[in-house]
Amino acid sequence: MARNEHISMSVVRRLPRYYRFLYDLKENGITRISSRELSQRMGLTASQIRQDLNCFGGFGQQGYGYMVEQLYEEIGRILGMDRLSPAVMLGAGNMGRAIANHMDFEHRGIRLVGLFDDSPAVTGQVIRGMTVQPTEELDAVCAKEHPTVAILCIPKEAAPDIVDILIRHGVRGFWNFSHYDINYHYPEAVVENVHLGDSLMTLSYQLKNPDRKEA
Amino acid sequence: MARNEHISMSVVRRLPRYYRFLYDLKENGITRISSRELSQRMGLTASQIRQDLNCFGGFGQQGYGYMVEQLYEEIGRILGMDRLSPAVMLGAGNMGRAIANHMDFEHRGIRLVGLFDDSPAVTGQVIRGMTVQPTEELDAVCAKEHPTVAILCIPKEAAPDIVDILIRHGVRGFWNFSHYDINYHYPEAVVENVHLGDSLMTLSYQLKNPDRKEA
DNA sequence: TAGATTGTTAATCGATTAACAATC
DNA sequence: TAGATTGTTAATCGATTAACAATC
Repeated sequence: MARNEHISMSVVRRLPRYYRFLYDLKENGITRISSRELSQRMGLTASQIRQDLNCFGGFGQQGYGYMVEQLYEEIGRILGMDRLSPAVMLGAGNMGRAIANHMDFEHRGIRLVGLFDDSPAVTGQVIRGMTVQPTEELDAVCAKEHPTVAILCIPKEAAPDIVDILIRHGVRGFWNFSHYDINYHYPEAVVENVHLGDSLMTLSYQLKNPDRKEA
Repeated sequence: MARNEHISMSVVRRLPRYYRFLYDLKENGITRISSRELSQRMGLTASQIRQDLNCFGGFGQQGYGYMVEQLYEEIGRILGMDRLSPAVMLGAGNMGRAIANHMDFEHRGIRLVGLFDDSPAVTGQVIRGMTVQPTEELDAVCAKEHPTVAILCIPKEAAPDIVDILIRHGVRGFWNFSHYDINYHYPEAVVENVHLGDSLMTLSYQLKNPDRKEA
């Protein structure tokens, strides 16, 4: 029931949040909800919620609201949580290991098929039942598993060569914790940059430049 | 030379990226740059760069461009990188440990003054020269160090109690890796939420819903 | 000076909010 | 039916881009 040709990224970035709130509602035994009630819980306007959902079709019922379970399932499908994309992780240092251990990949649309690292101190370690392999094995694993996603937890300097290999193996999506600008070099790639340092600096800014809102 | 009363978050969120690009330019011995040249490197419009920078004052020189080093310093000052905010980290599990090890806090405006965890398996561990303390010690450390920032790497369930303690001790900024909605309960708090799962789902969406841009 | 590039105003574009008719 | 709430169109708001006069 796709209504709009193009969904704006503003809308897309709100979907995972809807998905989380709906999950919680579901867990709390709430079976239906109005856009107004949901808007209050989420700190949005009811209008925005209705606009957002209507990008994908009419999931609600006039005079009644939305069925929580059904809406949760719909949004999951829209986000593609029902089909897992095979992914390789490059770099199993502090950050890579934390991500690999911490992230609930299977419920985020991802299936990890390989962990790689250059350092002999790290290769051979077992993380979540997977052995970290030396990066030389990347080619072979890609040829076998055909990953479409790569998770980059490597330093900026190591990224260009690795990304080049991955692109040639058909990887199209990058979850990028490195500071290498993938899209500059490969405009066709789909990239989600995670710049934790930027986020922390933004917090610092807000703290040190108090908005005189109530002036 | 603050021009605008209110700087929009759209602008603020671009500042750390400018800061990074300017740092790299500086490192590469480039001393001056025009908005056009910078726009090409960053994938923005020159117009936007000039608009952004002019929120804070005229840092450029007509007919000439911007001095890289000077602009870098200015943006650093705007972001508050020159004054470190004392911060405590709650939760030193996988994610907390990775963040603590990985993040260059001193260059992000933050000074870590304490690491806390509930689990006896974790307390006593030394991370970056700091010993992880049991959470019971939080009160004492807050009273002594007066942190203004907290980094939350704890599960959602543990967050309400911890946040309450922190708020009472005067913590105003939260770098929040948990899924607890701090602003809902404390609208006055400054919060940067890091929802890694949301980011990964957004990547998944983009991968599975290819934009027929060139249709 | 002439050429270049900023600072800044005006125009456009896109996202959010408001309003209300449709309808359950 | 009457009341409630959606789906959707219109109005508003804010952010980005374009244009150009100021000026180095």
